[in-house]
Amino acid sequence: MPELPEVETIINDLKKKIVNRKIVGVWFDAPSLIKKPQPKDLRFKIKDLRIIDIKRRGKNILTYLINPKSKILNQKILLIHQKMTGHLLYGKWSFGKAQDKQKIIVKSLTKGALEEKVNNYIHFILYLDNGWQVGLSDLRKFAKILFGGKEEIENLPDLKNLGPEPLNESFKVEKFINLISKKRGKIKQVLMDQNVIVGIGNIYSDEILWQAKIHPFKIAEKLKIKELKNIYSAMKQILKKAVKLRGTSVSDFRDAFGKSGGYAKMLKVYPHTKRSYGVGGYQREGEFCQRCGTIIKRVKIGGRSAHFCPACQRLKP
DNA sequence: TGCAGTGTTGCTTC
DNA sequence: CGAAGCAACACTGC
Repeated sequence: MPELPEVETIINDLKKKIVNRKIVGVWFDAPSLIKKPQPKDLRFKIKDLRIIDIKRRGKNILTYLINPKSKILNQKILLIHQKMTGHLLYGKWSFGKAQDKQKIIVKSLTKGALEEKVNNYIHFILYLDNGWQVGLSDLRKFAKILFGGKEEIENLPDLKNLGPEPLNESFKVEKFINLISKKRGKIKQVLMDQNVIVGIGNIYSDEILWQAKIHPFKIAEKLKIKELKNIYSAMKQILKKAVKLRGTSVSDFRDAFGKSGGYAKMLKVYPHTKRSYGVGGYQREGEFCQRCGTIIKRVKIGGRSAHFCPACQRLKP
């Protein structure tokens, strides 16, 4: 699910709600999501800590915590990676009877109106001292949760090996060219490699390459300076716009309040319409390029689907 | 009905 | 070495 714009949307929403809140309890029913510490220890380690900040690093959500009773500033980090179908929600859940196990979001925030909605995929809940909760919904249970001291978490390869942030002001075109022109892989895979540059996944790599008119199979180190510049500006433009529109909702992406993102209608090659998209067996293939009318192609690359216009994005000149 | 396909990542295999 | 395959898991459309 979430690439940079979606994660950015979630943390911005949550920041307004949970900073300065104290955690009064933790619940989970899928211990395999918790990689650190031992799942059984998480509850007592995290209880009574106060949330002081929430940040994004790549696609990772970092919640900074302190023990308000401790004299020394001993910061902790709760790291959540939502992977494919995970998303954090701010709400209130109550449990159905033991035999049906349904989880219900009691109230939608936006209108203040009561809205009950069953969510069977909440697997982790942080209980806050204002009566609200942060829940992790994750159909496929791929999400990753890590908790530990600030230094400890920051030094894990999960964070330490990450590439630069594409939207940082300091990430100039020269740096981008320097970085990408050394890589020998196919450009789509290079853009999606979090250890090269963070935040870009299957949706935005397709969109960036379409806009830049670059074939996804082109080898990164063989790209001309002009082509790299085009990719760089498409990347900045698309990611910024997607953040502004609160991400892309295909299938089930929602912001922290359960609302859809607005970038889906901007997609040029990645599947998004009812016709081209469903959870199973879907493709943009069969739709037309909005620039030239050619039929969009879908091809396999490293186990993922790449969508592109074979006329606008040529492999050979 | 079974299988291919889905926003991610990391490990194994060749 | 790098690239490809597959696994984690649940679900759906064809």
